[in-house]
Amino acid sequence: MTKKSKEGLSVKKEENFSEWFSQILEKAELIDLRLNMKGFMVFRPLAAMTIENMFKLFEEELQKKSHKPTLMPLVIPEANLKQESSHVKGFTPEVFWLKEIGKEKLALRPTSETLYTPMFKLWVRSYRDLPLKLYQRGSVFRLDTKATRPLIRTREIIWIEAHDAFATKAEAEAQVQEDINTTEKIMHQKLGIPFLAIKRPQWDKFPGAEYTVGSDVFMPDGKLIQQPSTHLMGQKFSKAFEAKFKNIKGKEEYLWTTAYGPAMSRILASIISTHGDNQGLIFPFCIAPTQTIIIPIYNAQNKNKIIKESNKLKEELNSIGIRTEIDASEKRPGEKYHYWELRGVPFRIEIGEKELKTKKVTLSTRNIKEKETLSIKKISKLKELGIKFDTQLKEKAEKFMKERVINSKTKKEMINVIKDKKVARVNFCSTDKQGEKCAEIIEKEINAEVRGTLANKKEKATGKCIICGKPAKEVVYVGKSY
RNA sequence: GGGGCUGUGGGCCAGUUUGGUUAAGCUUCCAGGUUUGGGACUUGGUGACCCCGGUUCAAAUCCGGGCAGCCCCA
Repeated sequence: MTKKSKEGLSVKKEENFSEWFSQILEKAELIDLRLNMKGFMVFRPLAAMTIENMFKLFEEELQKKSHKPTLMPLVIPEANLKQESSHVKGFTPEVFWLKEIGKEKLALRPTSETLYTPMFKLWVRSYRDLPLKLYQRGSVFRLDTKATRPLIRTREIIWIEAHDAFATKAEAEAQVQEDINTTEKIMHQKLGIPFLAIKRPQWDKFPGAEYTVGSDVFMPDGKLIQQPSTHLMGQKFSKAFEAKFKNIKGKEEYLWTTAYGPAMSRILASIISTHGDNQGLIFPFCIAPTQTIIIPIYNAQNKNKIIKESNKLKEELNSIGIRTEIDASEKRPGEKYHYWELRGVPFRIEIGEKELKTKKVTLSTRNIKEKETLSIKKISKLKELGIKFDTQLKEKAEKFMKERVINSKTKKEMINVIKDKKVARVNFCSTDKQGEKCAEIIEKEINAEVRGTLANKKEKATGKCIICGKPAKEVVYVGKSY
C-alpha cells in the first residue's frame, strides 16, 4: 500500500513542508518553473483549470454584490502612477518599467488604482452615478526584492482587483466589510480555507490606503500567509486625481474609494497546502477540474463491454453537472489510482466485471481510505457527497486553525507560542504610530510580526501592553509570516 | 539586506578533489511482446554537461561574470 513510489511524493508534508510543496507542484503537473525567470511560472492545465474555476466563484459572488467587469490596460503611464505620494513611495521600487514611448515611460501595472481613479473622474458626475463598483481579472507585476517562491511570492500576480467608488465614508467602510464577507463566502465556505480577518497596523497598510484588512491563513508550517486584502483608500486617490461628484445639494465632493484583491495563484497555494496530504493534492469538489475519475478494470475479453459501460456512466455524470473523466489507458489499475490521487480528484469510481454483475460501482473518496459501493441507479448521490466532501475539508482546516491561536499573557509565553509555530493573541499598546516601536522589538527579538487586530469583531483589550507595559488599547495577533 | 550551497538526457543523480578513451546508473518517453481489482515484466531504441568569457595541447571538471534554484541569518 505505501510502497515507495517512483513518481509520487518522496517526503511527508508534516516532516518537510517546503520540499513537499515543491514536489507536489512539479509531480502533480500543476506548474513548471523551467522557463527560469525568477518570480514567474508556467501554469499547466491542472492549475489553469483550477484557477479558472476559482475565478468563476469569485466573479459570480462579486457580480451578485453589484460589481461589473472591466478590462484595464496592462500598462500605466508614469505620470498616473506618481499621482498619489504614498502610493509612489510604496510601489515605484517594485515597478517593471517599459522603455520610454514618446515622452512617457510606461509601467507594467503593479496594481490599478491609478487606472481606475482617473476613469472614475470621467464616469462619475453626480451622486446618482454612485456607488460605482468595478473589477477586473488579470495580472499585475511587482519586482519583489525578497526571495520569490512559486505561487506564494511571485512577480506576476494573477488576481481579481475590485475598485469601488462611493459618496460617503460610511458606504466605503461598509464595502470593506462586504469584501471580508466575499472572502468568507468563497475562500472559507467554498474552498475550505478559514482565515483571520485582520486590520493591519498603520505601519503595515497598503501604500496610499487609510487602512488595510488582510486575511491571514495558516500554512502547515505554522506561518501565516496573507490572502485577499481589502483597503479603504478614503479620499486619497480621488484627491490626487481630482475625482469629484456633485452631492444631493449640488456641492462637489471627493469620491470615497476602496480596493479588494483576491489573488488566485496565492489562494491556490493555500488550497494545495491546507488540503493536500502525503498522497498528493486534494482539491475541493467545487473547483476540482476533474471531480470524478472512472477507472475501468478489464482484461482482453471484457474490455469493450466495460469501456462501454464506463462511457455510459460518464455521460450520465456529465449530464448532471459532475466533471467526469475516464482513464482508459493501458496502465494497470493500481498505477491509475496513484496517478489520480496525486492530482487531487475527489472521487474515483471503479467499474469491472464485479460491478457489472451487481449494478453497483466501487466508490473511493480521496480523503478517506475505505472504499464503498454505490448503486448505479443512485449515482446522482455523488452531488451530495461532493458537498459533504468539501465540508469535511473545511472542518479539518478550521480545527487546524483553532488549535493554532493561543492567548499569551506574558512576553515569555508569547515567545514559546511562536517557537511552537503558532500565533499569539496578546494585549498590545497600539496599532497606531505609537505602537510601532513595540512591534519592532517583537520583530527583532522574536522574528515575528504584529499582524494587527480582528477586523470583523471588536475585541476588548485588558491590562498592559505585552512589551512596553503601557495600558493596552488593542488585542493583536502575532506570528511568523510568508 | 547579509552569508552559504548547487546547476549533467523529461525527472533523480554518478563523474569534478587530481582536466585526458565512447559521460555511468535508475526512472520517464518511443516501438514490440506478455499483462491488467493498489505503482507489472521483458526486448530494443531516443535523449544531457545552464549561458558568456578566460586558462590550457586538452574543460562537465579550474578561474571570472551572468542567469536560475535551494538553505541559513537579519
